[in-house]
Amino acid sequence: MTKKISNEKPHEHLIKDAKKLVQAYPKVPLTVDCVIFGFEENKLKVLVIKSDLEYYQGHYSLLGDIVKDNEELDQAAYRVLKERTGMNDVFLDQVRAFSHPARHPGGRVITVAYCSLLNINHHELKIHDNDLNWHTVSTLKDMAFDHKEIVDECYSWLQKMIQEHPLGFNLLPEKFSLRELQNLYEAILGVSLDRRNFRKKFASMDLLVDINEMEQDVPHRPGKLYKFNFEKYEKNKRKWIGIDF
Amino acid sequence: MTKKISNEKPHEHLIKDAKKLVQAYPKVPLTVDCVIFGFEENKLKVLVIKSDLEYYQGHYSLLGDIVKDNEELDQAAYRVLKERTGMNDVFLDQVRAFSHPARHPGGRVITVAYCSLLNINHHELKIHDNDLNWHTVSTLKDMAFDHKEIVDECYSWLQKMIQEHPLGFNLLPEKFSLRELQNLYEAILGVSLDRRNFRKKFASMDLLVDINEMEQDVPHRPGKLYKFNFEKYEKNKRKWIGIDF
DNA sequence: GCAAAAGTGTTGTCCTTACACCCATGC
DNA sequence: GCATGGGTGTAAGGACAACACTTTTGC
Repeated sequence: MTKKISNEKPHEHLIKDAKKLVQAYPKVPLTVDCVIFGFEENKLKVLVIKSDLEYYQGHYSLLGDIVKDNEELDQAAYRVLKERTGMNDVFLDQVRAFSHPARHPGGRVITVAYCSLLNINHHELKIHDNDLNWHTVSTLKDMAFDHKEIVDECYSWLQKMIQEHPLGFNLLPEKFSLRELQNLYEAILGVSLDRRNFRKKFASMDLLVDINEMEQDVPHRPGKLYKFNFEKYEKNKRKWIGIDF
Repeated sequence: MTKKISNEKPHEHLIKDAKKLVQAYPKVPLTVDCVIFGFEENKLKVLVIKSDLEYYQGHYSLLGDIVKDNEELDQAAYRVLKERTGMNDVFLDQVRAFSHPARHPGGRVITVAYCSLLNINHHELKIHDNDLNWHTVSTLKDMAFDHKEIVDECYSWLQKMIQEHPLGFNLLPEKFSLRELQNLYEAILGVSLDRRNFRKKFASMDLLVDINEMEQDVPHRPGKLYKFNFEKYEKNKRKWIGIDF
């Protein structure tokens, strides 16, 4: 756009044929890659699949796909998520584009990374081909392409995000105990938090609904279960300041 | 990537020819657009240029260009910045990609927005063709393409960014008074701040160097001039928590 | 009764906010 | 001397961090 700056008078050679202009543009293959975080066994996990490129045989890669003609990037990311996990209508956010010319062994491919959080137990993986599985984030290595870099960046993004917005709830079951919530924050942020202060913090935010149920089948005193008050959060989103620890 | 999930045994049809695979991918034209913010007359401004598309005759657009073959997105953005302002080695950050299929009248073009802050007086615009000029952000309208949306998003990004990192300094001359600094923050955040508290805040951050000079030619008591301590900031970047008002 | 985690309050410290007066300079 | 902004301190309130004991349940 506005590509050539003339050194003559302005408005003398406006481009009339926008289509022709665009057709002359160089084109690049474009993909989306989804970094889908989950939480299980007190560990942050990410959905990975064995690469189907011989070049990366045995290495894990992210779930990704080509962006189709006339498909929005967001759409493409939602499509990948739906196709691979059966889930729609979840949180999904663009993180950034990765464009290193040599990031794909088959030639230049630019990818846009998307981040998503979901509850592992809420959706069983239907397809296990290519070893699709939840991999602990902290032990990931040797990924295909630049996918490790993408995961790292998305992880940083997630750490920042859950302190500014209560997105962590997307990783938990509908009903959860305060301990589960705290475990989640501790695992993602890599810190340990004072239990009493943690509970006070969330109590004062007034985003938890006490549903008058207790944990079942735990080998210790059961805790109360809560739901997240999505409605209230949506209402006050604009005024939202953040969660500090 | 990892496009097709087979429903047969894994590892049976790994893709051998990565190049062929990529060549079969659909391709899209890709551009970068730079949202270059400046600060002048106590107003936040953005660098715009008249669109050279007849379709958008008279409308302003951002500075943008095609991403060249084998050019990284960051590189492309730096190139645009250099070509249009003569400036290199300034702060520049990717904000996000915009991909609406109808965002360009000539067909599908995906663009990646970059944000940059620079000191208006430090670099005179060398080329004034197509009415290249600094436009007050608050009075922008009727921009070409989806550029208004891009500017809006970058403005939000900037508001957030200058509260987390002392990037505002990039908008000021090397030497500046505390009042100038405060004006900058007030203009960008759209709030008014208590002068004493503002000064205390920055004093406690210890990022300003008193250079023992005073303002000249001001119609009132001159204030002290400061420089920003870039070195110190870079050192402590990792521990950086933020600037809250 | 023992292990394991749930649940609960107080205090000190620090940070943030609100607020008013005198000072230096240009005109 | 008057207008304009520069420069400074303090007190109150709110948020955060540190900290220990009792309760409930499963085994």
